[in-house]
Amino acid sequence: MSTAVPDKPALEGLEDKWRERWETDGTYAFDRTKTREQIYSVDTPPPTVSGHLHPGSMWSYTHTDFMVRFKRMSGWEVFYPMGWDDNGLNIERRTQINYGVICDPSLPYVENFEPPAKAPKDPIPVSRPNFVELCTRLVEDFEIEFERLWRTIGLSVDWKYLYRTISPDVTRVSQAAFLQLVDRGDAFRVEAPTLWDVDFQTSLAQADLEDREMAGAYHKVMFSDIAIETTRPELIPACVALVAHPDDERYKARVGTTVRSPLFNVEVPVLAHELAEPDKGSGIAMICTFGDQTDVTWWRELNLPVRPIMGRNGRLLPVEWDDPEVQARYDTIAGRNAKQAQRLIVEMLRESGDLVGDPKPISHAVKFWENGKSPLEIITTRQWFIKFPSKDALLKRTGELQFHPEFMRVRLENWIEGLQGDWNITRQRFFGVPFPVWYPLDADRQVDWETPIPATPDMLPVDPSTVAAPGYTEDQRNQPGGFVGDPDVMDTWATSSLSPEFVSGYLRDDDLFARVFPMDLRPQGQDIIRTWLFYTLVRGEMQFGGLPFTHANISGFVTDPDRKKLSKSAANADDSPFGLIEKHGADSVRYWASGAKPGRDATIDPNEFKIGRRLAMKVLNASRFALSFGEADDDAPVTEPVDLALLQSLSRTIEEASRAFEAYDYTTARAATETFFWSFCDDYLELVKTRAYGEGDQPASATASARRTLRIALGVQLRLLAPVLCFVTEEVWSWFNDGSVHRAGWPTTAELSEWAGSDANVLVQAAHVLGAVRRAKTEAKVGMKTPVARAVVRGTADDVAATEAARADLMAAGVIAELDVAEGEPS
RNA sequence: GGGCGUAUGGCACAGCUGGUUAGCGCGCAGCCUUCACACGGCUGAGGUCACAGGUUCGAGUCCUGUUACGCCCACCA
Repeated sequence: MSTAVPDKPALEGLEDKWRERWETDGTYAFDRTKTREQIYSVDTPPPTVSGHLHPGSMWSYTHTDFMVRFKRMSGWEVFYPMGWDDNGLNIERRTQINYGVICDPSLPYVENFEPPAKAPKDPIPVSRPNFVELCTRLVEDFEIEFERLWRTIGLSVDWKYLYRTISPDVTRVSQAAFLQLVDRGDAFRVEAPTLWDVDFQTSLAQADLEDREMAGAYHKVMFSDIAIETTRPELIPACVALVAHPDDERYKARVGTTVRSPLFNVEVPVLAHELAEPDKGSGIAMICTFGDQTDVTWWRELNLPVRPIMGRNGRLLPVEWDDPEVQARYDTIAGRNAKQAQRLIVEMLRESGDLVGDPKPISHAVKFWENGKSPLEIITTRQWFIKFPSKDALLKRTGELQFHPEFMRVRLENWIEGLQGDWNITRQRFFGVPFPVWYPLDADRQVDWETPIPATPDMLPVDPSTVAAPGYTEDQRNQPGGFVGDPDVMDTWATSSLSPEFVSGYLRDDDLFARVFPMDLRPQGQDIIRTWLFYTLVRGEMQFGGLPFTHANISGFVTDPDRKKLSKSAANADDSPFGLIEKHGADSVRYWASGAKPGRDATIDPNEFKIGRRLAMKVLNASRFALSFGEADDDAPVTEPVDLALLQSLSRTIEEASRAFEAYDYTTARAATETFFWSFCDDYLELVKTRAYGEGDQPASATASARRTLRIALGVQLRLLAPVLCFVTEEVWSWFNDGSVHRAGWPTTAELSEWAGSDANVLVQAAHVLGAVRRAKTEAKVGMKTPVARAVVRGTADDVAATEAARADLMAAGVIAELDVAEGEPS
């Protein structure tokens, strides 16, 4: 055992040193010869590479690292990979903003295209391959930064297992799983009303939506003699029916008759449906194709025709009308966006007298894409859908999953219960996993959408826009009797929902897969319960009929000191992850992160960083001190009551910290260890330092007992703190141990069983007496080293016994000449 | 509209299945000073546990209701 304790230990430089050592030593390398029951596997969230990471990400990823380090030390072989989610709408959005470009697939590829240094105001149209190149360049820059941050904060990832969701391997798995679903009929392509973002010109899924409270207005409009109220009068030309509740006496007689729409003079039926709410507006609604989700329901259930007017770009389509007067009216709104069209229609309604009174301003929730800037439209398009398993099946799986904290479960349940329809996985975008299918063209070059040609397994991964369909040659592309490739890409979640499968080697490495799947832990943010967590359960259910992991650890979010939720853009330089680490140190930042239990929110609190740093410093100094008394004899018996009491108390701390960690409560585990550590420094070290020095007339055995106890206690405490303060504990560990503290065993009470049953009260009482002596000195305004001629202790028989047991240590620590101990009332 | 979470000294939090004077840290006040640590040590002063009822011998801890903040879900014409 080598002891190499520095004279002036410092935190500076320590983190870089150990980061490099861990890398060269392969400290966190995954040993894949271990079997499933020896392995603890983590389905790490691949962060979306669409911007800088913010402190909240660092915070929650660190939580996972706490658990991972605990499990690793507890004897599990930990499979802890990292990944980047580098496809998806957010990345395209960021690419458009960063480089000032927009993708126009009709353009030809430009060799060596270089975007201007400063993004121009009007985006530059670029070809699809150019656009994808820019997306790739963007994510590569961010990925370098991401990896650097994870290494800097000390995540104990095995970087050999790094994956990217656009990599060929992942693309292959994603495409293969998709084709399996197609085979089984669980993925299908249909033409249906779809949620549509008019700016990004893509369809979306239910999970991509968010509500925004918007100003709007009820417009009371006459359909023949019936008044309806609508917030979207511009959709009157798309009206296909009116609908009232079947029990509504006001309209009962009218059901089955027809009315004529104002301005456009279209005859539409009056119908009845349960979903019409009598107390909303005038109690009768116009059904348009399509104004909102309810329209879709009515349209489907009442078998109504489609009268589409909304174009994919959010502008009204040209429509042909029989009546030239109507045509003239419509032509004034054709080509306009919804807002402009509304203004024009309202004017016309006012002129024609079909508008009753003035519009009534209201505030109502409108659906948006969560990153979009215009309200969503519902447009009929042809899309690939995945058929969800039944809600019952999904709720059953949810019930089997262990949530940390438990109350997050209900969020997933709520979401499942509110599901509508199937999962649209098609995006009319460019940077993503392509659908591995083609469609035949007939002699007139008409696409036969109904009989897609799937890729054969050996073709995967494949891009149907550059590779010919099986059985065809490239020169048949777009030719009569030839083929076309599927033009769309998959929803990014359609790929990342398979993360537990592809990190585990599904369809790639059967041996690995057998060792790590199903996984143990899914850590993730609460904001992606409805997406990542939900979709992953869906895929696990469809692919394997079971859970892809057993535990879900859901983190809260980080607010800035003003209690506002942090956003990527709002973070200022000082509060950037790197800024925080540079300022306070990685261990301090980790300490801060350890202060919030799973699922709980936290604030960026400079105070917490400070405390973390103080603790790290204290670990350095106290350890140096504890090791400074000379070599300890590993066989020296622990004999002194104060030493035995310390080990007893330490044993309880091990129990408490272990129990907390097992329950995914790293916060309580750290707090228990921290409390013990400070009393170790303040009381125990003070009590035994004289004895440990070998000063005074103590027997050699008493000195040996102290020295040995110090080393035992230090070794245990370093290991208890290692998951949180991974750098400083490693440094101190190296002073008197070989190997990494992170590969040392998690401390157990069994290690201390030799001294089990000791009286911990001795130390409690000694600290109590020492406190009283200190108080007296403080009140006398003298230093702590001032000698005390005589100290009097009165208490119960137990107190007396405990005090006597610590007598020599107390007298030394308090510099007490005479210690009078007896039973009696404390004064 | 339905649901979840949180409300404890100036700040940030702990208080498990209810049990003597409600804990910790920061901040604050006072003291100590270099023989581990000034990126320090010691001591101390701070709380009617959001509000109103109830159960109980006894409630911060259980029940009911209310309020505030945060969040999730909802077919929001």
